[in-house]
Amino acid sequence: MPRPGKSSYSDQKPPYSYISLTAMAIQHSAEKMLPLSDIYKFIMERFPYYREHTQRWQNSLRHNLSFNDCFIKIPRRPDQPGKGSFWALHPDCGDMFENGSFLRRRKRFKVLRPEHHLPGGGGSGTGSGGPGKPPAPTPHMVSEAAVAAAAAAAAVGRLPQFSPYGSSQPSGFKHPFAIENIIGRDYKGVLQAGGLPLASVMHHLGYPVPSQLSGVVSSVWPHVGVMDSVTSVPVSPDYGPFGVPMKALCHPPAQTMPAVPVPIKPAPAMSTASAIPALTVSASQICPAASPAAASLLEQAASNNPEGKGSLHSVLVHS
DNA sequence: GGCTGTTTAGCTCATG
DNA sequence: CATGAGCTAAACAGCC
Repeated sequence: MPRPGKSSYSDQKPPYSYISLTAMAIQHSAEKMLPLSDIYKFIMERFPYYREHTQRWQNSLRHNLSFNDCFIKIPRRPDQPGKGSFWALHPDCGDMFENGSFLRRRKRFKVLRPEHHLPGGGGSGTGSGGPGKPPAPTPHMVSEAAVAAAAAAAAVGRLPQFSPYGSSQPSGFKHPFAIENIIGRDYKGVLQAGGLPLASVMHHLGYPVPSQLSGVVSSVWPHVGVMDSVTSVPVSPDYGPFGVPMKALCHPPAQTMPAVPVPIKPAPAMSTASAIPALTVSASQICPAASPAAASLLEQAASNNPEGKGSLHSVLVHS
């Protein structure tokens, strides 16, 4: 097992799962979504380990993208020719990791679906992805509008993670793997540059981005200052290949914590949700659908997509 | 043809 | 020990 923070990963496998790596790449992008090829590029640029055996890990990565509901596929716009779709993070996926371990998630992120979802039943035997697809839409077979909405929500839905760190949280021990922590500097840059992921995504998809959307988004971006406190940490060559100090990945700088990702464990009995009200905010409360302005956007998007099978709620299901 | 996306399967390992 | 997460391999289909 490589020891994060101890040395460079130039020749060692980084201690991140493919899910983590993919999430990093996506979050690092200005629009919070990337085509597969760019995800490859991002990983290879930052982790020399992945410049070899590309076939192996890229296959695994593709598997993760498809298999894990925390990644959502966003179709390219007609005027953006190219191979493959864009990939974004699901709004609710910020809660997957626990206690600074990005080696292993606390639980698999699974999109809940209101209607009966058949657990892995579907196909049979080999080549199940073929022509004989079952009529029931899978989580991946959602309408373009729903996908767009999910993507847009993905851009803002994770924001509640921001608030606790470095401020209200006594130990600052939760959600250290929050992508924003890992790539905090870039994220901050986006924020400070006035980049609005939601608007960006919507715009990318060709949907109108009304000015109200800025208000919608800014209303849920109140924690930029907090991010500053979290991410303004010294950088040295000894830090992770991602360019972010390992300490910053896991803990607020002021705290005396190990410089390595804390193996999943301790976490006081208090659950994240119970400890931090802000974290209990579900995607429904902050995703575009929660805003009248954004809701109309979604309707508009839906109307642009007559075939739209599945509703937004099939994508964004909140408990 | 190569890339992308989906699915299945088997394995290892950590956790409860 | 059972379960779930993660990794790897492989087969297959669709698209550019």
